[in-house]
Amino acid sequence: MSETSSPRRHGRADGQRRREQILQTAAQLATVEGLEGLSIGRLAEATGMSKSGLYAHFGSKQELQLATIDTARDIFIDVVAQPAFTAPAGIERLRAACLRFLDHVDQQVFPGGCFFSSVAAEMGARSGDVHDRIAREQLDWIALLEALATDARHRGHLRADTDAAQLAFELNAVIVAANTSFVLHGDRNGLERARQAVEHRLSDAAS
Amino acid sequence: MSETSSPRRHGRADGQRRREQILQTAAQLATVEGLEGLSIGRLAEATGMSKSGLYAHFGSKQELQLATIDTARDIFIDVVAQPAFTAPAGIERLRAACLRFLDHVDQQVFPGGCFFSSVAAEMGARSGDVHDRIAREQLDWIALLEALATDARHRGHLRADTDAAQLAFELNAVIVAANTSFVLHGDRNGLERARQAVEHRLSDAAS
DNA sequence: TGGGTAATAGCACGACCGTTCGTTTTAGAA
DNA sequence: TTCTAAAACGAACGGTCGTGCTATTACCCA
Repeated sequence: MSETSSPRRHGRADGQRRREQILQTAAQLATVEGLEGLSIGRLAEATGMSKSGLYAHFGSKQELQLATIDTARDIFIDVVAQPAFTAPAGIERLRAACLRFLDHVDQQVFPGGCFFSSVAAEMGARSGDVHDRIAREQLDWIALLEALATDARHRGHLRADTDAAQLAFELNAVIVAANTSFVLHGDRNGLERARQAVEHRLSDAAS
Repeated sequence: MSETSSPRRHGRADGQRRREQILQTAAQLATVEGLEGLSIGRLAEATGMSKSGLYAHFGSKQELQLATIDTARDIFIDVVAQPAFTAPAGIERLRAACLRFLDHVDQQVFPGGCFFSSVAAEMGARSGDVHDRIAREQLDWIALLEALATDARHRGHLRADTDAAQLAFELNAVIVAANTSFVLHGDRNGLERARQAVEHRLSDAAS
């Protein structure tokens, strides 16, 4: 809602800008404090606003959480998914998706590593709209990997008997494990192991 | 400290029992609420105690968190690591470690899945004693898998050029991914995919 | 130039947080 | 039976949580 249907909106220096700026900060903070641990007060302090002024942008903490997830999704698409599509269709695009993921961890696009890995672990055993949204995003990401794998198979880059869903599961497993290792221990060994594993798994499935 | 060095016991019906009972509940709850989200009040309610009565067992929240980690570690060793050692040394023991891990997720030994996966994601981007303890436990687990892989290689069950550390990384990756998937979506597909991946990866490395 | 209104701030609320303290209960030692 | 000390409790603390309500600012448009 609140879509910019009319060309000129809101009163003064466009509060939508402010809102997006808040959400950018929220997405960063959530990977460290968690979506639940991220408090209005701390977020207000981080953005230099008052609690109530910030709160008025959302109306409830849950709406803030959901909007933060949307923002994190946009960032993820920008720095991981979209760039992968600059690679040639087929196995190279599948590989690019994995490598871009590892890069976005390496470059610390989020201070606490992959937003969705972090938040999925936090919300996994809970219930409600936030959990459901996270679960759906995670399914979408796996589905993207699987679609890329299927495409690669159709193009003859992978063996015809390749199980695309299984391959997607395993590729996601190693890159997420690298994320966890990087965040927890601060060294890049896991990232290199993941690159190795991706390469090995892809060449294993190649015809 | 407070080791039972002298024969004389504590005051009355041994409060150590109570303490362990509290910690069992804490370990369960922490996989759902998180180690930070787990509050003294909620834990007191779950154990049927008063806040202050429970608090007296630990003295600070951090000590409670560290004690909870110790308890979770004991449980993990009991239901995953130790049982794996009933399998014959070598590749079968390595496989057993992975399968026992998947079983303990499947049987919901903890309501929120693997304790350490859950807590590692939460504390990964933080600092302090709790983070350090979690990081060390995670390294110990990977080291165990690597030691089992090395042993399997020495016994000729795996090819001589097998990279044990890389194999341990990849095996851990798929079983942890299965845990995440099971907790987040509640279905067993990921567990089956992980069993498949473990089998495939082991036979791939077998001579 | 003077409303109209979106954006923000100030303030206060009830609830819960971790923590402390003094008191009561209770089991075993004397 | 009395004494002692561990174990648990109840109440309260300062602080922060999410959340409202009211006022004030600052821009856009007429």
